Amino acid sequence: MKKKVIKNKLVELNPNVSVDCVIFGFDFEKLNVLLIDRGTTLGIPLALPGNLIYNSENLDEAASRVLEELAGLKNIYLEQIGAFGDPLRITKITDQEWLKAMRAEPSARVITVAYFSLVKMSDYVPQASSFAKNASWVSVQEITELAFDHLEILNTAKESLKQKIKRQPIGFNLLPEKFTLSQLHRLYESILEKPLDKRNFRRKIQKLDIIESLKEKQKGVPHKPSQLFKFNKEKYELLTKIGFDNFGF
Amino acid sequence: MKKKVIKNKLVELNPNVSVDCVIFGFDFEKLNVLLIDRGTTLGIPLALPGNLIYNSENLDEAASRVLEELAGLKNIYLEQIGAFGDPLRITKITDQEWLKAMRAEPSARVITVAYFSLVKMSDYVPQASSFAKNASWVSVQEITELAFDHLEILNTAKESLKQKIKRQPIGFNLLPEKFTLSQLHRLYESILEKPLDKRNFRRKIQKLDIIESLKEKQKGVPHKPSQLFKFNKEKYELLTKIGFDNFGF
DNA sequence: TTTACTTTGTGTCCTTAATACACTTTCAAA
DNA sequence: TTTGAAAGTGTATTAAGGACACAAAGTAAA
Repeated sequence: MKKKVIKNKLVELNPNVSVDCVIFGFDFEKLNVLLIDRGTTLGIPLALPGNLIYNSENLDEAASRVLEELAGLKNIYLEQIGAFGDPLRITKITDQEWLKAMRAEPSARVITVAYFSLVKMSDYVPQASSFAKNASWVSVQEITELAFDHLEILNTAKESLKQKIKRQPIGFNLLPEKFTLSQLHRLYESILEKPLDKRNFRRKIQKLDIIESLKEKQKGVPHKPSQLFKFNKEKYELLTKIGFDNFGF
Repeated sequence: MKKKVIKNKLVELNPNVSVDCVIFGFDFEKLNVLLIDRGTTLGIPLALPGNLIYNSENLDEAASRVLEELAGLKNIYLEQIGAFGDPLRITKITDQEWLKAMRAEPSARVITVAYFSLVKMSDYVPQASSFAKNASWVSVQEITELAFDHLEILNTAKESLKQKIKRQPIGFNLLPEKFTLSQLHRLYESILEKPLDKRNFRRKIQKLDIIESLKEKQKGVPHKPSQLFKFNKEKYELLTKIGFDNFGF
């Protein structure tokens, strides 16, 4: 079993359990996912960032660590979407070769615990990052193949996000502090993968009473400038305590 | 690593991954969960049925196997609710002792994948079963302590069931073929842990158009006999294809 | 056989939420 | 000054949710 010393503490990798993260980002047009390019040669499918867990950490901690190690992201919205572990999930030859190169026990049966996370895309610009230069944002719609069973995980993550956004305003994690209603509107349409009526959308969001308009407008746009808004965390937390089920989309 | 031969095939237990099942049953009054009594002496907390997985099976198969081995239940509604794996979850002394007695590697870090399942209580009568004589139904409301982190798992399962029943009529798995609207009504109230108006409940259920009234009534009851109904699977599956989100409770 | 008891089964009104839909305003750039 | 492009706004209709009370049908006991 591979051992490693971190901060003067002996920690042990668990060869049977990994975490994988579906990291969503929104570029004001569409949803994107941060993927890892594992190879130099062409045609090797991209992979979700992930790794084996240490025996000393819990699953959420492992996911946070992976987020930080592979993308330099800290304090990010994270949500478990479930465990995946078909013993036959390692069928692609490129995946087997990659495991041989990377893992101490490449043939071990691994089950993976999947998470999705939501980040502001501006927080992670791959080119400028010193971490994982081999990571990049890919439009969700364009993904047709991934390593291992990562496509299945991605699809589960998308579905999970769809359900979750109907009940909690977690979408704000994908937007900068200041945003316009149109951006929020496009975000919801991207996640739910269906058009939403502009006026009805605005009415619903405003009724929730969790955004505040700033005394500030967009500048330099070649059209009517939009009012800027910010998310009101206090009102949201109050709402959450009372309990709300129906976000109504 | 413990090895075992089943059907002429060498299979290997994975010391790091287990499955645990929250098996729900409904006695026409309240929700119950099937729990395992692990000890002869008093005061040892009950546990969810569960066990380590074999490397040759996937997670759903492992859960089905546990259901069959520990309760003799086959072809049961099963749904994964997530992975649990705090390294500190084995803190109770009774749990540590039990592991020493039961496991080849009692101190291994184990993460467990939890499932909930729905069964007709009549399908499993603990006293009459040759399996697991130490299993019994316990009212969900009365459970205040469980082994390991099983209480946390139970609470997650309850929440998961609450959410799920709002979107899909999975409750029918808890009822016999023929049932009355009052029984269905009490089932929903038990799961959602809140009273539902009788007339509004009936209206909603009837509008869904997934139950059919049988030409048969309750007999021998000391009050007005109730109409019996059955679930219409075809209509449900049609509905599911079209996609329905809102079960409206 | 009458009465008491228990649960079933039913309809309406009111309020709230969902949906469909089109034109004017404001800015930058040409 | 004109053009292009997105922002911002209101109403009417339909569907769903929630509150509410009493007669009917059976058994059991007097």
